[in-house]
Amino acid sequence: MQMVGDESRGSQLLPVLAQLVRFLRQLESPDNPSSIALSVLRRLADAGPGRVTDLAKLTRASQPGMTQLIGRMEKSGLVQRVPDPNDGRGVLVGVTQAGRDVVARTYTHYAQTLDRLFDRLDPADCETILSALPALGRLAAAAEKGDTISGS
Amino acid sequence: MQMVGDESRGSQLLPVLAQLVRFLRQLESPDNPSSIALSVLRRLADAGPGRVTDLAKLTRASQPGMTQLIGRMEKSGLVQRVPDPNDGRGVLVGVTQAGRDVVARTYTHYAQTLDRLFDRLDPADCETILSALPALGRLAAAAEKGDTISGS
DNA sequence: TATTGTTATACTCTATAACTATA
DNA sequence: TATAGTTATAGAGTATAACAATA
Repeated sequence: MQMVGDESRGSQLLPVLAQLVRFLRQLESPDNPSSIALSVLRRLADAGPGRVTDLAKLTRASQPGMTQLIGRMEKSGLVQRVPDPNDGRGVLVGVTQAGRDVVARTYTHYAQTLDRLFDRLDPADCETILSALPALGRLAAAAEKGDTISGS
Repeated sequence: MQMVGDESRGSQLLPVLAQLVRFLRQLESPDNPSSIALSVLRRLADAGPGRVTDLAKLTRASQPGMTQLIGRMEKSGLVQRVPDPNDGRGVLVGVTQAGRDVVARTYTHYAQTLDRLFDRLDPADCETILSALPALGRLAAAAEKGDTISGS
């Protein structure tokens, strides 16, 4: 079970995943937020205001990069910066209603697009995919946690 | 079966897919080629030399964008430009051995990373995912073909 | 001294518009 | 005139290094 050639599990999953990634990437177009921006907005909407450093860590972006992203998003009215009352050095970034709207709208758009794909698929395939989702979810969770990259 | 809320198939697939996308995106780091560059190299390696316009269409990039990508890749020695003997306006872009090496190396790296994920997963989940791959592949193929975006 | 956040600067990638050369 | 490709220019996004303010 140590093979790495064309038979390994990773080799089998890779092309499928790559194709899906390419598809999702297309959706990140004009006025849609970037995937990192969306991650940040969702985090803020779900867990409340957060610090720049935490948001940077969450998305594996650099701290200056996060500052700039927050700056752009603030200019667009998606988030707001408020001084942290407990720590004079920090700021708390919070999502605005406009930001929440963007998350909802984007999420709906993506989901609908995927729905349309399912509509065109063999019902048996749909069934197979849906029943594999929990397992795929755990694979994805392992990917997010494990840090296979820096952990080498 | 027309729901779009939190129950629709797309809504269920989306978060899992998003997480996997984020994971794969991390892999696209320092010296690794971008996903578009990789697509181009694979296409050239698989189907032989191609025109700039065709490569742009394939990857849904703009023509100037493809010109620039080809330029960067040519500078790096991954591809070569040759005038099209049949059409004085066109050029044929071909992959070099170095380009083929990059594809192989990148592919192996990604596959190994996925393999490591599988190693950490419950065997039953592995089994489930692998048996769902054909269906997922057809979903991905539908995504690539259908053009749900411009087709709206 | 360490930490939080920002500014300065530079580089990659991509896009639209305008241009050149061939068909 | 239409098409293939390039150049010009601009903008988003990201990174590292240097800095300011607070702890």
